Amino acid sequence: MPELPEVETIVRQLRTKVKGKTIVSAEIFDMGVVDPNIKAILPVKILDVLRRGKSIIFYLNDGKFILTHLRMTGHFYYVNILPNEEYRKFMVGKFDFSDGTFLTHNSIRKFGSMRLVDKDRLKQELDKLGVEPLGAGFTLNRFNEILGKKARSNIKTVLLDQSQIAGIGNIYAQEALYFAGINPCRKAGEIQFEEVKKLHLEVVRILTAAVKQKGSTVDNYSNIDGAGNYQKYLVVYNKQFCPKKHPLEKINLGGRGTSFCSVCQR
DNA sequence: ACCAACCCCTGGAAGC
DNA sequence: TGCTTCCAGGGGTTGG
Repeated sequence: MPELPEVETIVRQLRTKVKGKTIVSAEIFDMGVVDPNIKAILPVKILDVLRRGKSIIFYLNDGKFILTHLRMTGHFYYVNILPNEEYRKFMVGKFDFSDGTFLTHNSIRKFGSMRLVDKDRLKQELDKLGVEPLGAGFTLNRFNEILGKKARSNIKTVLLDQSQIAGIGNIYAQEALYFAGINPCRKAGEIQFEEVKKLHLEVVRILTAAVKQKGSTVDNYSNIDGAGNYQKYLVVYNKQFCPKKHPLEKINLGGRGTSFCSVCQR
């Protein structure tokens, strides 16, 4: 499932592949995922591709934007032939460029979205998102303020709250909490300042390292050019034992599976 | 105002 | 073996 490092990787690849290209035609196979209004504005040129949180934003030359979210199973493929039946099966949209290449959006669970929005709507949507964890705004003080504001929620749910911090998903939240030695069930307000410091550091360190490795490939995530490498460094997500060989606990927190080590995380 | 629960969807694993 | 049930999860929505 693409989180910040995976989405950042995809955006960088999209920028090298489709920036400056003109979409001349499109086929939409699932209107629940891909906004059919996109067809009405063609041909349109992609001026740039940017990321905000886990969202991908295509900047178009007509002043509009395609606001995209891949959710868990969304993929982009940039190709010049349609590979096979299995590939077509989950294709929700296909965008043809003037040079004969095309971009497809494939999604097994069809939870994602590509919506055509104007400038005001884009701003309105992006304003709902919290601070970028790899941006200059994510200072220790800012993080501490967020935890104070969400004092009664458990710490893991706060890390996943996109309106507070935009980009952390279930994998990296669990990893950061392990490395910071913090039990995911603890209330945000009860975390001591020294621990907040540690967690802040780990969030930034892990996300930065994961971006460098082009994200993690677990289940069916892949970036445009293939798999990421950060899964090699994951220590609790989907694991049975922590690095110190303690058996991990598996609980449900905020509707999400959560693995943690009751020995290493207090 | 805030938080928990539910829902969308499908494949794969687990259970009977 | 083959069916049914359950689980995975981001975020929007609903209900308490």
